[in-house]
Amino acid sequence: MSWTDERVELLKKMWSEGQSASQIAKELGGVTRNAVIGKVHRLGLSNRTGGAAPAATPAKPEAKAKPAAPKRETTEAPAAPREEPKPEPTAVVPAPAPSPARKAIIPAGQPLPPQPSANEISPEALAKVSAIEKKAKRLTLMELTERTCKWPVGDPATEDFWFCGLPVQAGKPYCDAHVGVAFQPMSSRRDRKR
DNA sequence: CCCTGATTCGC
DNA sequence: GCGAATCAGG
Repeated sequence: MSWTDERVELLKKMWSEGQSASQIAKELGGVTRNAVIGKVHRLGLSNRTGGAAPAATPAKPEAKAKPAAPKRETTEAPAAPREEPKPEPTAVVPAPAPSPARKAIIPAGQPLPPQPSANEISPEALAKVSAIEKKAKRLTLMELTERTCKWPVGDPATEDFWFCGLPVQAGKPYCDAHVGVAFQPMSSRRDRKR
């Protein structure tokens, strides 16, 4: 595969959107994340400008295998024009004003994935869940990957919210225990006289 | 272990 | 210019 205008364009777009190199590579197809990163650098857009600047990689002047690099520290030439840090264009967290008097009126921005409160799920399964919740990795939304359990725990409007994060069961979005409560067999889902 | 981006260097 | 290999880190 080669870097056609279209592919480069998509690359730029996704990169500026904050997509990871591997995601971009996956989307493009026919390239590895290394290829994407290499291209990104060649394009000179290593720094994700245009949005928030997490500054994950500030600078690594470290030279490990540099053959000959005449460096002159005394030259303070580049006055890097820092972009005015825009405060998160897309805020995911509503930032609730903690009012001790009232609570729970926080508008939950995101629809909650299946939270089968106290359904008629196998008691064992439930026990299993509450058991593993103690061992959960308590990941944040950003830390979720394709193989981390995406089971949400707690109230998104409070500090007490996190994702299970345990290794998922092959293919499933949840870990073993959460798969147990997430996917109920038709049979046991009989309509209880509601 | 999973993942991330950064860098080097032969092609 | 390209990207695999490697590095450095979370």
